[in-house]
Amino acid sequence: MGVVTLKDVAKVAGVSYATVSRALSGSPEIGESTRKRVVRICEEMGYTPNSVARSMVMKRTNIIGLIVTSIDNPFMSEMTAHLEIYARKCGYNLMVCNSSYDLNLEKEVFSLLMGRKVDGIILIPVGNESYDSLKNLTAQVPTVFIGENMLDLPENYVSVDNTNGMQQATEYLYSLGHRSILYLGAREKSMTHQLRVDGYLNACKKLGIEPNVIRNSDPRSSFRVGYALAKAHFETPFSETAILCAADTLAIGVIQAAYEKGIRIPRDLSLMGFDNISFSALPPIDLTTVNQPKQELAVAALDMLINRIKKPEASHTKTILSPSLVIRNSCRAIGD
Amino acid sequence: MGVVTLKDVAKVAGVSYATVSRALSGSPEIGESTRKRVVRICEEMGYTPNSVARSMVMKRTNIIGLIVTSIDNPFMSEMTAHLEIYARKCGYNLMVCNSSYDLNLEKEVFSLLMGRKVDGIILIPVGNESYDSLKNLTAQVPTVFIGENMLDLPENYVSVDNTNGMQQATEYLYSLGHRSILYLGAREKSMTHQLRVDGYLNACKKLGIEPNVIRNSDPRSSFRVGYALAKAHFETPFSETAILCAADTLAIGVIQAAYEKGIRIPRDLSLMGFDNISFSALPPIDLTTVNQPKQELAVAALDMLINRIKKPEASHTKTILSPSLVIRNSCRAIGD
DNA sequence: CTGAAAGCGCTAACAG
DNA sequence: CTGTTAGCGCTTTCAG
Repeated sequence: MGVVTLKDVAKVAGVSYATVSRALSGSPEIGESTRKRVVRICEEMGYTPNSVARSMVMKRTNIIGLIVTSIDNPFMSEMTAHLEIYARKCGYNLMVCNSSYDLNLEKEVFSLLMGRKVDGIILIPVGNESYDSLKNLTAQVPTVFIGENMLDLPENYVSVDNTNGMQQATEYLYSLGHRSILYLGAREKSMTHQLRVDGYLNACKKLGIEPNVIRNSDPRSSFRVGYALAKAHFETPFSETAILCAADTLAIGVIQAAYEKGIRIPRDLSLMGFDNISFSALPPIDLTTVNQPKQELAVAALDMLINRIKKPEASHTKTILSPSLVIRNSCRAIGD
Repeated sequence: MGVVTLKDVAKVAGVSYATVSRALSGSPEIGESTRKRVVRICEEMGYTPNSVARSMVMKRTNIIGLIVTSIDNPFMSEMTAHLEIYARKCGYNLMVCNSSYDLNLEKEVFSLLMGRKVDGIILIPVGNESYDSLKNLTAQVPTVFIGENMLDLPENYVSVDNTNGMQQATEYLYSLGHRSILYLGAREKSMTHQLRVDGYLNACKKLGIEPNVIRNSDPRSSFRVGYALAKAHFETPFSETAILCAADTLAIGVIQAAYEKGIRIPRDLSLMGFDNISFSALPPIDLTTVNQPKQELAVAALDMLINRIKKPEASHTKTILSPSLVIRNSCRAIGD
């Protein structure tokens, strides 16, 4: 183990260990010659500063806690990749926990991260109940929510404009001639999902078409759920010419159900998703969707968090980025 | 911030702070009545122990560093999910870093994690050069390699039997009547990939068929790479009836290239992968592949690491799990 | 410019 | 059974 400590270095260098500390921290109050000599000796001895000890006295760990519902969900893992890389660039490391779509577990890992004295927490929450569940805790450590809107709540968050995104999606389908569009996967306990449905409903109203929503009582938007919902729907005859899904993962599940039923996409049925996960671009999937700018979300969340770490008393801020249509080949134009 | 410390609690409880510490750590040398009273007061005051301070004195952080090439690769993110959940169950948290397929970065984050005094490191290495690059560091902190075989090297690792897996795959294709099988994606600087190709070559020899290997000079096995290699291959007429890919992600890239070329899978061409990532099960992909038991790998790696943390002087151990064929619908039987 | 010394919050001897 | 005390390795006053 790297048992070389400041003291050891100091002894060898023949200076006090405060001097070594100063040499390494780039303090101005030290002679250039001593600094160089000390730094050289540190290297020779293979000294690496002990972050734990430093954290102890600085009352700052430079660790950011990241809580995601499930790291193996493509949207989450793409976000995590961006977050980790940018965080490191900013001098932070990421401690990652899965909440596994469980409010209690979410709270538990939140506390755990607090006990670890992380400087801040980025949270992709389980759902809108997370706010109530966590509000005593979020008051105690800088926290930024990603994705789940906390619209009128005193929390920091970044997200895309979900309503606008779904509105764009609906209008796009309409522009292709679709008049009967099914919305699939509205999650009950998620403000994000509420806002997405709203976008769909708004557009329907504006365009004068009849809305039709299949809700999702599961806390997650997985392939499996999309598959199950679509399968049930396909059991009986249906008249929709397009399905708009609340998430790409759901849409991919729909593809599966459609495939089994012999329904061809886009020939027999048009399909859209939301998120633009990387798999949606693959030709066998080739899903038209609404893009969430993941890297921008990650950067915005981290900037917001770091800002708040530096000024804990600042008031809450919200950043809403614009989603954009990504047109691929899962939708076709139909005659009137 | 949770500024309540042991001292504060001790003051309120009217005991020394060592007593509070004992009450919480479940020490036997304390009266049941005092313990109860102290614990109650801790709760009332909202005291949470400071892990950093504890780490400082215990010389143990209960943090495990995880270095992956890229967390948004499906294989990695599935592994990470399993690792995080099991680690937490064992009392550890995960600090995750991407090496971004870069040996220097890999070394850099490794040092960084050491400075953080993580108790151990789990590493999905960039390639076989990682061993040399890191050997001075791995000697200083318990480390377990996942995936990349360190066959004759003094390191701890867990992996599947890659050679056997590819042998099974090749034999399966042979059993379907394939006699001209292309192996796609052998990565130069990876022992794992070397072992996989070996499995293919062994099988070819044994079965008396001519091997044919397309190598991959890129450090990663991504969709993009699979697509590019296949596209180049499809440019000119080819006689293979099956392609065996070094990874599922490569195979999915091949699907894309085949699709663009009008080559139907499995009708015109059979295709196999390796890893069994979750996407491979989706009907539009529906890839026959070789399963890596990810959860078992994660558990084995963590058990091995924890074991080594407890007995740092123990000799190196290696665990090799068995891969298994997962038959889906990307391969068809052909006549002789 | 450099050294001495205090102390971050906690655990673990060592006394009582 | 409980209190006292000495650090863990580092940063940071405060003196010199």
